[in-house]
Amino acid sequence: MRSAEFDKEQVLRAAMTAFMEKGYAKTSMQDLKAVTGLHPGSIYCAFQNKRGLLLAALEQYNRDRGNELQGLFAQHTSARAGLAAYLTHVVDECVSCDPQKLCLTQKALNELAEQDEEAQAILSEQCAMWRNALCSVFERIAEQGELTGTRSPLDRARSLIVSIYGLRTFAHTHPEPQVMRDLGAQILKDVCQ
Amino acid sequence: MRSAEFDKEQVLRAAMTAFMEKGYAKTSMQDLKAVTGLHPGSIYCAFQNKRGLLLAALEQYNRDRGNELQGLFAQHTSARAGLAAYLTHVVDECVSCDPQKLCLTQKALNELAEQDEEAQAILSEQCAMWRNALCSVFERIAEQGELTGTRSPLDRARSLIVSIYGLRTFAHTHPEPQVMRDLGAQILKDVCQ
DNA sequence: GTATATTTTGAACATTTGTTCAAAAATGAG
DNA sequence: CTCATTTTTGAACAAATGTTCAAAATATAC
Repeated sequence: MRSAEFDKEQVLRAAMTAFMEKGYAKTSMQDLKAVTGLHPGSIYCAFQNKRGLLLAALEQYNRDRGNELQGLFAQHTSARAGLAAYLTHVVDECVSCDPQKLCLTQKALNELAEQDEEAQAILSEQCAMWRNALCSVFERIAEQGELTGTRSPLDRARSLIVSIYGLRTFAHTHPEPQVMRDLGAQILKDVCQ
Repeated sequence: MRSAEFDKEQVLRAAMTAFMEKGYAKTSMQDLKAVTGLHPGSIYCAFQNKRGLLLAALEQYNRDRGNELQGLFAQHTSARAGLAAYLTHVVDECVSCDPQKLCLTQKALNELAEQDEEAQAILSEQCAMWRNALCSVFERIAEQGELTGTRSPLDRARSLIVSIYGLRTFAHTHPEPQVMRDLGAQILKDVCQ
């Protein structure tokens, strides 16, 4: 027997950022070799092929983001304050223009959704998990009496996801940071109304 | 002298759909040859290279979409009714799952924005044109007294763009058509409020 | 310590990639 | 018709692509 030398999470995070910066198609095995420090054979031994590495990276990214979101909301007793902080966080990521702060799920959704059924299934499920998490948040906000209107938490969660996807795409046109912040504030208003 | 044999618009529309379906990186010159009916040399003679063909296709797509939008709004004397029809149209495109009804601007923005400065400049300008067109729409809606609240037409236009970008990305997870329609209806409400 | 099993290494592979080019064809001007 | 110019053709190119493989290295089990 012999166990792998490399740290799988570390390798997947390196691959993640490569895929985020260049997209899946334009990220070459050379890039992946350089970024992960693994030789081609090791990558194929551990992940089958380039696509396997992507799928594994997608799962890792989803885990990381899930933990990040949970940690952020744990810091606030007011669920609505947590949501505000979350939206601010998303806007800050958009404004930073740091390719490492893009969303791999969204990037993959746009690049591969209509091309790769298996990737699409994974991404759809991840999106559903995200929606459920946000749905719980709106349920908590409702319990705390911070919600106007009659929309269901599920509807609100979906609207919020749509808005965040939209924000990230819109950010690629490099609008002024204040514009992005205003958009974020408006989304918060609309979705809690 | 000798003029080109092919119809430039027709070639660009063929290239457009190829780029929309597969993305820029994954669309090969072979694909483009097959779709446009042009031999490699002709493409290079007319558009410099693959990237030149993309940039030309982006411009053509923008012209086509601009005309489409103008035509749609011309059918309605009530600007708000026009906006409702427009949103319904966008949702229908999303629901159809037809790769030919994707938005090339959005696809390119997601794939190339952080990679190709020139493409990004073109796309940012096209996005600004779209924003201005929608801004005019909101001004007309305001004149017709169909707007609640105090938000400026420009802010509303930006929010609408964000929402439409988001809708198109969200659609890749294949939600039920009714969900998409509800999201569209909610966006219309929020943005006119 | 030896044997076994698995990973690592890195060169090599066949394809596919975007691009070029020279010859042939065809257009329009005079 | 003739000339000049430009496009079309399609084979060919070098470079880069994802992948494979056999040998070497090394960790674990006994």
